[in-house]
Amino acid sequence: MSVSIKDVARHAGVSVATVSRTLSNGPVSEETRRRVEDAVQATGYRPNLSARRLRSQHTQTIGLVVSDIRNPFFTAVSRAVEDAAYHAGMRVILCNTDENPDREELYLRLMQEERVTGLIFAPTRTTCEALDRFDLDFPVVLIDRAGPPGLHDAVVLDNAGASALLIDHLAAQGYRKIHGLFGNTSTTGAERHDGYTAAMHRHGLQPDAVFIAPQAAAAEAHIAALLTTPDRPEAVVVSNGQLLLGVTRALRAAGLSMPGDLAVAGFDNETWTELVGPGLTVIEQPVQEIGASAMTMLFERLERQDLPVRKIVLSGRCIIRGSTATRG
Amino acid sequence: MSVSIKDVARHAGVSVATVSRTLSNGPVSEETRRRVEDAVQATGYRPNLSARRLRSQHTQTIGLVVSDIRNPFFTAVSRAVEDAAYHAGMRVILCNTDENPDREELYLRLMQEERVTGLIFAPTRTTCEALDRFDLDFPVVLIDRAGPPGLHDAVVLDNAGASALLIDHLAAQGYRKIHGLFGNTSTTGAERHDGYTAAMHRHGLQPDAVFIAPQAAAAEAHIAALLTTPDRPEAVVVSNGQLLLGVTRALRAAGLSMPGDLAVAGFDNETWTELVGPGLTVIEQPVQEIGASAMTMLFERLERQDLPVRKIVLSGRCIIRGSTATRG
DNA sequence: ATGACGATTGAAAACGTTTACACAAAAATT
DNA sequence: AATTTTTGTGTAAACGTTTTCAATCGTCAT
Repeated sequence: MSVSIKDVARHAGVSVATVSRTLSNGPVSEETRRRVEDAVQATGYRPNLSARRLRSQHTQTIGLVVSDIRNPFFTAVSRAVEDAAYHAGMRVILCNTDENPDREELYLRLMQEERVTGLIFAPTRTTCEALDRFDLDFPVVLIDRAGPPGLHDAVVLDNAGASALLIDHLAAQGYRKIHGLFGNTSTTGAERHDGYTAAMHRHGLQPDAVFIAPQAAAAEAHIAALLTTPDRPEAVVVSNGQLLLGVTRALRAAGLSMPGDLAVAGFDNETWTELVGPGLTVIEQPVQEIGASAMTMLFERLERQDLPVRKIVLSGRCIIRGSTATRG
Repeated sequence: MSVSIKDVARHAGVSVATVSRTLSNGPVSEETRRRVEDAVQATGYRPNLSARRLRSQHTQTIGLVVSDIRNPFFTAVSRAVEDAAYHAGMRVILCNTDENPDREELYLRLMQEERVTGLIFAPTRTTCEALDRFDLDFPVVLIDRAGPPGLHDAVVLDNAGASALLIDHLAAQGYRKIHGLFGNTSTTGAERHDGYTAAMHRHGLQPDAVFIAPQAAAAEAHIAALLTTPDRPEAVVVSNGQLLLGVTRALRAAGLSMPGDLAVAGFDNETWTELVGPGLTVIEQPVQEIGASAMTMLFERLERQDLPVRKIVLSGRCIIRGSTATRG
């Protein structure tokens, strides 16, 4: 079987306590420290983290529950979270919920069983509202989607503001009929929709938006249909990368071009948005910072349970590209 | 503090052993089973996985060590691995090495301390060769990059074969001067290079390849320089998605088009490859299957330690798009 | 009635750590 | 020199489970 701290102790001729102390930089004489370190080398000892966690009651583990790691937004956030975690000597347990409340519940329970130190969570609307039902005994930081205010720490984008940036830009470029396409499963879509509506009104324009499933295929079908209508919009704004993908595909399939046939702008500065057609005008989310802030927020909460509930709102950056060039 | 099995036992008026048996579907009377289940409900008990793992000596944990989760290839593979793992009641520990051997070593040690049940690993060339130095006491399945044959189970792409598909296609389209660009950190790049060279020879063509760091910027710089040389190649083949990205950027920056100025083909069917210019001809890797196979392979190995070492070689699919249209 | 047997149960010993406590020896203070 | 303090160490008790072992209680065949 695996070599334990006892074997090291025997090999070094000291007690297990001394070995433990040596490993945790406790008070030991220079002499024994060397003896123990030699013994560790000789035996190839590796501490057993399960035992350590059990005894110390510190799991040094943080949970990360997102909808789908394949979504580039969450990929980037995860990477930031993991970097911060490993840097702080913690592990990460990652779970994909696919926006399915049942799986969210399942994984929340798992987090309890793992006795995670803290949780970073991007919940669906459903679970978000019922989050206190679970009375979790570790702090939670919500990302991307915030729940009812004042209940949990959160790091989110200024969604309404970002939408406004896009509308302002489109309006300045001379577009009037701007269609909106928003995801219907998260609070994010709703907020971006609200920002869109407000900005449209501010410019004296008539909002015209729909909510659809946040998948490329849905957007593609929707846009394909839209393009055949008598008075098609001049521009379209969409609320995430998947929808943006659908729109791009629809235009391509129809052999139409941006911005001539339809101007396009949306959320998520994915790799490809700079490469397709004249380049897509998008909101770049500070993905790395979202992950990092969530972690520091979590750590601060762990240090001081009594901190007031905070919500960090980060701004998106509008990257202007050819897909919204002046209507000509 | 957290509620333990003792509390449940007290609440149900039975011994802890009985509670444990109830939870693991052991032999208990219908009567006590109900009593225990009620007690679990009432107390809100959740088993402590650290304790369970320590006592049972089964961590139900698999390690997944890849270079960077942000690489879409690994994102997809990870998702497949995680699905399989959670389906089998196991959790996953994910680590990003950034192709850095020091971090690989660090994480391999971590895996030992976690006492993982098994490991799925995409190693750099360096670590790959020195893998037995670590004498890990759990089975390892290599993915993407195979080590020296016969030492570890592995799931890889038929890299040489896939390269050949690309060259055959380009040759058939009339291209003669086909430049090759390959990543220099993994065995994958080397294998794809070998396939390229062999295929070129088979067609009576002169190979002309270089190895570079597998980052977009490197490829972009290289291609930018290449484009100014007196006799520039007619086509270029590159060994992964990052390089493909660099090539695309370089052409775009120079205002050149595919395939007119340069035909392009490469590995990894990332989202954007269908959308840029006339579409990029690429090798699609069976990403989902790579992850899934790795897991079943690992499970089979766990059941039978004495199984012969196996290497699953999957074929890539060549997706032909406009970037390699007939030279004309 | 007797013994054997199956079904349930509890007591207690692990699993590999950390840590409270006690204690000796050495060093520092009076 | 007598005391206090510091320093280093070992013993043993946790942490929350699972699992071995033995014990109890019916039931059933003899």
